[in-house]
Amino acid sequence: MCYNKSTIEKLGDLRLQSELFKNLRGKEAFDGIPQYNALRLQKLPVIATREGEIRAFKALWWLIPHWSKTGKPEVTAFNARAESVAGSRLFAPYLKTNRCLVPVSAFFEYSSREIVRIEQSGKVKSVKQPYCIRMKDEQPFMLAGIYSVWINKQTGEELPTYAVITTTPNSVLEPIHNRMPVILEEKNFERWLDPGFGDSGALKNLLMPYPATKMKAYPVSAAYLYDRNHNDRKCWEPQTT
DNA sequence: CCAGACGTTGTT
DNA sequence: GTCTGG
DNA sequence: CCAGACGTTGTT
DNA sequence: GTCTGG
Repeated sequence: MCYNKSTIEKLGDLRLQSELFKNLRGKEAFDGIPQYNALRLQKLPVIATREGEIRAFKALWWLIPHWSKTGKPEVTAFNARAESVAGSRLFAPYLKTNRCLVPVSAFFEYSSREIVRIEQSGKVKSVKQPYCIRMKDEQPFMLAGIYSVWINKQTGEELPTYAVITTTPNSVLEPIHNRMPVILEEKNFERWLDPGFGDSGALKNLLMPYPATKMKAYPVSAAYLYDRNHNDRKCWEPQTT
């Protein structure tokens, strides 16, 4: 989960937990989606409770702490490990009060297995085999995130940023990669979005690998995904060759 | 005390 | 131009 | 993604 | 901002 994921395709895909998202504010955060090849340091829609309301807003995929002097990514904080997040000087305050949902339809992992590509020049280059990971029913799902809001003291502007929590792989991911993002069960969305819920033990129990039985993974074209200009549904297409 | 870190993954 | 680091 | 480096010898 | 290491 360190490089790319796909946002949901359209707002209507957020059928999940209709009660919870019925009065979702900030729907304009979903303008500009889908991003099929969404990378770190892009602004992508997330959902959190702010000022007592569940709302969507765009946030930079790389957590910049509120105390940052520069507002730039100076600490590696696009992912946070579930095993250590609660005790982290950097992340713990956000886990306590600033949890968010990151709506996606797919994410990609690069297998340690290398594939060899022969360039036009005849140069031999080895690259990692990417896999597309989705739900078997192809429905969107929610990654567990924590967010920060950095405020530019000069202009007063807000810069929301976030990190995705990672955990150990389930049996679908295990052959591909040694980490995977935390995917939240629908029944836990409400608790995750409740800023008043501070029981770190109970929160930690939510940060478990998602059931492998609901997920699938298949190889996709490395040549296609590697090109950052490629941003369409073909990113999800199973590799044919 | 003060300076410096605070973090993650695996390299498009 | 292309890769690296944040 | 974007900003910044891209390097070596030899030592303040 | 808050903790750690020197």
